[in-house]
Amino acid sequence: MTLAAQLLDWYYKNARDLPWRKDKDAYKIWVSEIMLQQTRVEVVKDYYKRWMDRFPTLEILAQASEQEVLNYWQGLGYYSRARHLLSGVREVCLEYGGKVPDNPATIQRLPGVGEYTAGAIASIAYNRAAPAVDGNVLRIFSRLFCLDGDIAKSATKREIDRLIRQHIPSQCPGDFNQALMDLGAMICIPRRPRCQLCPLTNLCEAYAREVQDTLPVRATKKAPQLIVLAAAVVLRDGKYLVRQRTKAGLLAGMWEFPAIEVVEDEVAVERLKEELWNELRQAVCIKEKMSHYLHTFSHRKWDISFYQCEWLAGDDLTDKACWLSASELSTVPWAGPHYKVALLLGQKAVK
DNA sequence: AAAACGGGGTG
DNA sequence: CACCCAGTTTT
Repeated sequence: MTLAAQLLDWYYKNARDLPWRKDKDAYKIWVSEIMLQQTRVEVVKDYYKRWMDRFPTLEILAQASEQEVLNYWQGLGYYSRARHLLSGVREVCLEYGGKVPDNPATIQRLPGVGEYTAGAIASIAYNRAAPAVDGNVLRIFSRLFCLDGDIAKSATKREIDRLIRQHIPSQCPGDFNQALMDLGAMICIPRRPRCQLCPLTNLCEAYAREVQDTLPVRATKKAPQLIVLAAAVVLRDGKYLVRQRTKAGLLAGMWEFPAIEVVEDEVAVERLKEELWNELRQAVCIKEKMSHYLHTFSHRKWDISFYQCEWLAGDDLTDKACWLSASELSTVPWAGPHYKVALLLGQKAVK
C-alpha cells in the first residue's frame, strides 16, 4: 500500500460532509477555498451558504457591487479576499467566457489566487494532479518526514511541495488533497495529534520517534503594535455621521465612525473635534465616552474609545462621508470594532 | 525574506 | 493570553 492508498481508504470512510463538497462546480470550489484561507471551517459554513443563496453563479457575482460583496464578507476578515474574488470572477467572465480555467498556472493568475488555491481548484474541480499545500499539509508532512525547518519559511514549503509531488496520485488528486485537509483537521491536529486513529502511523517518522508533539516548528510572531484611537458618534436629525476608509491598507473601503489616532498624550477629544472640522467641515461638541473596545488584529491592536457628540453646524458632506439613519447602518460593511457600535445603534441583524 | 492583512475559537 | 486557522500580496 502506498501513502496515497492508505490515506484514500481512510478518507472514503471518514470524509467530512461539507456544503462545498456537494458538487464539483469550479466557481463554488473557488469561493470556498478563498473563504477558507486563514479561516476555520465552522465559521465558513454559514458564510458560504449565505453567499451561495445570494451569488449562486459566477455571472451573478460578477454583476454585484463591491459594497454588497463586502457586506456579505463582513466579519470574515482579510477583506481583500472579497475584492479580489469579485474582480477575479469578472475577469473570468470577460477573458475566459465565464468558465474557470482548468490549468493550475492559469488559475493562479487570477487575483487572490496563489499556489495553494490554484492547486485546490485544479485538483478538486478538474482532477488535475496539482499539489495544494496549506497549513494542514505542512503539518502532516513535517511529521511524516520529521522535518524540523520553520514551516513559515519558503525553503521548508518548497521541500514539502517536492515531497507531495512524489505522493500525489494521478487518478484522484482532488480526493488526495481533500483527504489531507480532513486528516489535518480531525487526526493530525496541531496539538496532541490523535495518532491512535491515524491511517499513516506506519509511515510516520515523527510517530516512530515519538516527537509528533514537537512538530511542526514555527517561529513565534511578534506582538501586535498598540494603536490608540478616538471615534466620534455624531447624531443629527436621527442620522449618524459615517465615513469610508481609504481604498488601500487596513480594512480598505470599510465604513467607520470618524476616528483619529491619538499620539502620545494628546487630548483625544480636542484632536477629534479638530478632525471633524478640518476633514468633514462639521462643528460638534464632544460629550461623554459611550464605549471602549480593545480589538486585536493579526499585527496590530486597537484601543478605541467612542465619544457621543452633539452636532452644532456643518457643510454638506462630500464623497467619502455621509449621514445614515439607524436602519441604514446595516447597509454598509463596517471596520472592525465600529461594527459593534453600529449594532448597538442600529437594527443590524446579528449573524 | 519579511511584513501586511481580520476575526474568532481553543486550551 | 498564546496559538492557530484550507494563504496571498506587497514591500
